[in-house]
Amino acid sequence: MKDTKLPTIKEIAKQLNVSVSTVSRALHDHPGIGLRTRMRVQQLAQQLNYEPNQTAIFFKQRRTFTIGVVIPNLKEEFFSQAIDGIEETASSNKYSVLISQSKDDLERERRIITTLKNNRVDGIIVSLSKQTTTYDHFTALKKYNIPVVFFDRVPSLPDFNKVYSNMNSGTREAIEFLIEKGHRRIGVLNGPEQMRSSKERTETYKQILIKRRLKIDMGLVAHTDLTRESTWKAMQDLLSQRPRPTAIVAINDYIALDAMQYARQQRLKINKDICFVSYANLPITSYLENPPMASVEQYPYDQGAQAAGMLINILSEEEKPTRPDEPETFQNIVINGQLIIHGKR
Amino acid sequence: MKDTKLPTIKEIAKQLNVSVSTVSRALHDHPGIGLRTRMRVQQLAQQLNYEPNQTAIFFKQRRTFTIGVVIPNLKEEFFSQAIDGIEETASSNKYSVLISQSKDDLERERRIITTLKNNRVDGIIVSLSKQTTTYDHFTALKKYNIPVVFFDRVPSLPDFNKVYSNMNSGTREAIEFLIEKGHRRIGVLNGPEQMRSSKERTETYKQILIKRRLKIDMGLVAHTDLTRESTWKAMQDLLSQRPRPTAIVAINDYIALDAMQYARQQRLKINKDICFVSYANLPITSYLENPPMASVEQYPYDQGAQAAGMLINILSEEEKPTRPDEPETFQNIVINGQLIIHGKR
DNA sequence: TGATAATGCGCAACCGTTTGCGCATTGTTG
DNA sequence: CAACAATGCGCAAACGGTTGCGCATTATCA
Repeated sequence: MKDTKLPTIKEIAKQLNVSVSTVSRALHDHPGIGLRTRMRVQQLAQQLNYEPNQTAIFFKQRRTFTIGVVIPNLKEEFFSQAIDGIEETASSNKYSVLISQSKDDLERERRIITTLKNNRVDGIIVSLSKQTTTYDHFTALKKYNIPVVFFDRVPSLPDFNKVYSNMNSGTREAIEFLIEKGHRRIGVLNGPEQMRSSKERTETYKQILIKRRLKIDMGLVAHTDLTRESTWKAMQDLLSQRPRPTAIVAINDYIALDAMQYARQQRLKINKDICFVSYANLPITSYLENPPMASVEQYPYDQGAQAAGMLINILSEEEKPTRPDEPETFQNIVINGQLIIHGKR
Repeated sequence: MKDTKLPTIKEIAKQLNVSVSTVSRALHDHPGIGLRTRMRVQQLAQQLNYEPNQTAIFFKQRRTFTIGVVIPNLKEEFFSQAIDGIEETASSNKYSVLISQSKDDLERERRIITTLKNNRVDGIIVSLSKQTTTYDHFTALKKYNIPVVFFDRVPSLPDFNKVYSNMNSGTREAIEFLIEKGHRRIGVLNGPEQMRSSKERTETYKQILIKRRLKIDMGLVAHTDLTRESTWKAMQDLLSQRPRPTAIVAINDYIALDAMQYARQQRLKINKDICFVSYANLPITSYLENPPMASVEQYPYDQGAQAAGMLINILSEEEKPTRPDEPETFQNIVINGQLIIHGKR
C-alpha cells in the first residue's frame, strides 16, 4: 500500500477556498497573486508540510533535473573518483545522478541508454565500454534531444562532446623522463588496440623515439586486455625481448601493479632492474613501498566534474530561444595529463 | 526546446482508430483485447519506435522503480564497492539507482533525504555520516511509506533495517590469530569513539584479553578521526608505550596503511618489528609487498548487494494485500567479517 | 462620474498512462 | 428463437501540477 496521502496543492486550495492555480502561483511567488492570499497559502503549505510531488512536475515540465551516468564499472578507482566529481557538481546545480555500469558489455550499454532515455533524464555522461566501436545508440539520442558528454573513454569521432586527458603530453613527459634517466630500451604495456588512448600512446611513443633517434622495436609494445592474466602474458613477452627493456610504461596503475607483481616473481627488483611509469596516479600508489617511479595523473575527479559542468551548461543553453538552425557544435575539453614523479620513500 | 515529440499511446490510437485504453491494454497483453487488434497495435508501436514515457508512468503509478543511495563519500573504495553491489542487484531487478554523498555532513544528509523523498524514490539505502547521532530524518520517512535500509554505518537503535558486518567475530579471530603468533602486547588503532563499530571493537578486545588472562592496558587503545594526521598521532602514542606493542589492529586498511607508513618512518620493519591486522581487505592490499598480515574482510560488495536485496524485498512485500495492522518488523543481516590471512609474497 | 487601466484570481486544458465500469456485438445454450 | 453469457472495446476519471487567457472587481485619471 503506497498511500498515506500527502498534502497536495488541491488540498491547500480546498481549505483556503481558492483555486489550485492560485495556490500554485502563490507558492512560486508569482506577481499576479496578492500579498494577502500569497501569505495565507504559503503559511498553510508550511503548516501541512506540503512538498511538491516532483514526479508530477517532471512529467509536466518534460524534464527531470536528472543526469544519467554510464561507466564501465565501479571497481576501478578511476571511475568512482570520476563519479565523485560528477555527483558533486551535479548536486550543487540541483541535479540528481542516476548511475549504471555497462560492465564493458556493449549490449548492456545499449539497454542502459534506452532505459535512461525512457526515464527522461535530461542528459547523459558516458565513459565507453571497451567493446564499443559503433555509436549509433548515442547518435539516436539526438532525436530525443538528450545531450551526451563523453569522458575518459571517448569516441574517436569528432562529432561528440568530450572531456578526456590526452595521452600525448603525458606520454611524452613520461618517456622523456625515462630517457633522461638513461633508459634506452623502453617497453610499452598498452591496452586493447581498439581503444583510442592505446593508439595515441603508441603513436607518441614512436614519435619520440624517432625524434631522439632511438631504435624503434615494436616487440617492445605489448597489449593487454586489462585482465591480470593477459597482463602477465604481455609482460612475459616484454621481458623475453633481448636486450630486456629496463623500463616499462603501463597503461594505468592497476596494470602497472599487476606487471610489477609479475616482475617480482621473475626476481627482478622494482625500480632497480626494471622501472615502471604508469597512468592515473591513484591514491593507492602513495602507499606502496616501491611505487611506480612516476605516474601520469589524469585527474579523474576533474574529468568528472568538467563533464558534468559541460553537460549542465549545454542543458541551460537549450533553455534559451533557439535561433533557427544553428549548426550543432561540439565541445571538447582536454585535460593535460601531468607526470607526477614519486619521491623515494 | 525540449521537443521533437515522441510517439505516444494517443498517436497510435489515432492512427488505428481505436481508443487509448485499447492501445494501453494491447501493449500490456491484457486478455480483454482481441488477438487481431493486439497485433495491429503492437506492430504499429514497433514501427513507430514507441517507448512508454516513464515519467508519466511513475506519476500515475506512484512509484518510480528507483532507489536512492546515501553514502558518506565515493572516495573510499569500501563505498564504491558497496555501490557496485547495490547497482548490480538493483538493475537486475529493474530498479534504477540514484546516488548522493553526505560528505559526512549531517545537514547535507538531511537535505538529500528530503530531495529523495520528493523525487518519490521507492526506497532508500543509507550508510550514515559520521556526524549522525539522531535519526528523526529517517523515521520521518515512515509517514511517506518509504522504507530505509542501512548498511555498514548503521544506527545503534533496534528499530531499523540493517546490514552490517559485526566486529566481534572478526575482531576475535584477528586478535586470537595474533596471540597464537606469540604477540602479547597488542595495540588497537580504533576509529572515532562514537561509532558503533569502534565500541564493539574495544569491547571485544577486552573480552578476549580477559579470557586469555592477558593484562589489559588501555594505553594500547588509541583513537583516530580517520585523517592521516590523527592516525599518525595515535601511532605515536601507541609506539611510545613500554613495552612497545608488537602488533596493531587497525580499524581499516587505509588507516593501517597510514600507520604502516608512520612505522616505516620510525625505522620499524613491517611484519617483523611490528605486525598489522586490519579490516576491509581492500583489493589494494593484494598489491603491497608487505601487506598487513591479515585483514578482516567486510565484503562491501555483498553488504551493498544484501542491502539492495533486502530493500527490494520489502518493496515487493508492500504490494501484497496488507493485513490490518501487522506490527512493523525490522530485518537484520549480519555479515560475519572473516579474517583473511595474507600469504607471504 | 464615467471611461479606462490595473489588480487579483478562476477556468480549463494539458502532460501520457492506467483502469473500473459499462455498452455493443457476437456466440452459446436450452 | 429467446435469453443469456462471453467477448472486445470505448468512456472518462484520475494522478498533481503549470499556465494562457479571460473575467470581475477595484483603483486611477480626466
